[in-house]
Amino acid sequence: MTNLSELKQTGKSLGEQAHEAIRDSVITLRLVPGEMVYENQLAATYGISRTPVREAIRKLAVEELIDVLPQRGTRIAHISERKLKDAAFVRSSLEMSAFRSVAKEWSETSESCRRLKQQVQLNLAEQHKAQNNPKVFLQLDEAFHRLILQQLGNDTLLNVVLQMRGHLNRIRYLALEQLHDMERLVNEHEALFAAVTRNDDIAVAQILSGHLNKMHNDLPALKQRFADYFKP
Amino acid sequence: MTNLSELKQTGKSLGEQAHEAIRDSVITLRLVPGEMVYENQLAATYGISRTPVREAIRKLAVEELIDVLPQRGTRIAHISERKLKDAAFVRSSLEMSAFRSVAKEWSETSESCRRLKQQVQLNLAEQHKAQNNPKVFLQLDEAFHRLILQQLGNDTLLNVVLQMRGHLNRIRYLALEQLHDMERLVNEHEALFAAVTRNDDIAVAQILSGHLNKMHNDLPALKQRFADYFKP
DNA sequence: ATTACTATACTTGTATACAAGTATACGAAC
DNA sequence: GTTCGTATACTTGTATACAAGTATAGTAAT
Repeated sequence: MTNLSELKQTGKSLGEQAHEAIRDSVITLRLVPGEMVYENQLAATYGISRTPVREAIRKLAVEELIDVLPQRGTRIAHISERKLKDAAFVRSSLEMSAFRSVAKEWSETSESCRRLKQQVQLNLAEQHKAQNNPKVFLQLDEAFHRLILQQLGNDTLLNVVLQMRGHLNRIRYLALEQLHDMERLVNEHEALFAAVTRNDDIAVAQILSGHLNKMHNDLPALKQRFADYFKP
Repeated sequence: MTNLSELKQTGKSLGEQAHEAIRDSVITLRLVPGEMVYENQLAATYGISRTPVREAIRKLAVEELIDVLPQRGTRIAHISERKLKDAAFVRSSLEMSAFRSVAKEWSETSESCRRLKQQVQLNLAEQHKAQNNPKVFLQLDEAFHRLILQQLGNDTLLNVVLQMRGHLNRIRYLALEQLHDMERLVNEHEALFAAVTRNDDIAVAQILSGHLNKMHNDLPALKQRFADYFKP
C-alpha cells in the first residue's frame, strides 16, 4: 500500500496529497466499497496527523465517494446504481455539448487544432497497441476524451466531467479483466475524432451517444458477482 | 451581520453551518469580491474556532468562490468572466438536457407530474405578484427552475447546476436594482412550462436556450461600474 | 537617497488535546 | 433466560498549540 514517505515528495500540502492518495485508492478499489475506515487509521497509514486526513475526507464526502457517519466512522461509499445513472447522465450531457462545440469550431488552420490533432493521433496509435492491456487502454481512453474536452477551454466543465468519471470508473475497474471490445472502442474513437475534424457535430452527437452507453451492459453481472460492493 | 449565536440553532455541525453562512455571504455579495478575509477573523465573527471555519473555506475553495493564498490569507474570489462563461455553458447544457427529458416523460396521469404542475402554477402566480420586488422575484425564478429539475430525480445534476448558479447569481445580485424585464421572464417561464406539459421537447430547448442567455446583456455595464469586483 | 538586511508581526499548515456522541459488552434485576 | 441500565472503549467534532512561510517596516551600509 501507500506509506508515509511516499507523500512527502512535492510542494503540495499534506491535505492535498492525502486527498489525491485516498481518492485514487477509492476509485481503483484498493479501498473497497462498504469498508469502514477511520481518520486515525488513515493518518497512521500515511504517517501524518488527523487534520490533513480530515480535510481530504471532507472533500471526498462532497463528491459522495465516502460517507461520514458522525461519531461512528467513515465508510467507503457503496456503488450506487442511482448515482451511476445520474453521473452518466451528467457526463453524457456535458460531453455531448462539449464535443459538438469543438466540432463546430474545428479548423485545420488553427494552431491549437493542429496540435490537438497530433496528440490525438498519437493517442489513437497507442490505443491500438494496448489492445491486450486493459488497464493501459482504460487510461488511454480517459486521455482521449480529456484531450478533446480540453480543446473547449472550459476547466469548470472538465472538472465536473472528471468528477462524474470518478464514480463511473469504479465499475470499470471492477470489470477490468472483462474489458472486451477494446477494438470497437478504438474504432469509435477514430470515427468520433474524424467527425470532429470535418465539423460534423450531428455525427459527433450520434457516435458519442452510442459510445458512452457501452458500459452499462456488464452492470447486472457485476452487481451479482460483487453484491457486497453495491448499495442494497 | 451574522453573529455567533445565530449559528447554534440546528443539529448540523458548526463546519456545515459556517459553510452555508459564508457561502451565502459570498453569493449575496455581503462579502465583496476581492476582499481579504482571515480564518481567525471569520472564527471570531461566528464565535467558533478556526477548525470548522477552515472546513468551510476548503469547500468554498473547491467551488472557486474563494482563493486560498497559502500563508497569506483568503480572498473572496473576483468575478471572472471566464468562470461566468464556463459556468453558464455547463448550466445551459445540463438544464437543456434535464428540461427536455422532463418534457419527454411528462404525463398528466402521473401523480408526480400533477403535483409538480400545482407547485409550478403557484410559483408562476407569485412571480406575477412580485413584479416590483426584484429580490423576491429572483428567488421565485430560482425556485421555478429548481422545481422542474427536481422532477428529473437526478440530485447529482441538481447539485452541479446549483453550484454553477452560485457564480452566476453573484452578477444577478450585482444587478438587482437593474433587474428589468421581469414580465418577459415570467412569460418565458410560462411558455417553457407549457411546452413541457405538451411533451414538446424541441420547443423547450428553443425557449430555454434564449431564456438562459438573458443575463449577459448587462455584463459590460456592470463590469465598468464595479470594476474592482472583476478579475483584471 | 537607495539598497540590502533583519526583526517582527502577521498568515495558513499541521499536530495534538479535549468534548461529546455512539455502539457494545457486561452485569444486575426480575 | 430476558431485559434494562451502566461502564467503557471506541468514533468524529471542536478547540488550541505549535511550525513554517510571507510581507513589511525599520535600520544600517553605501
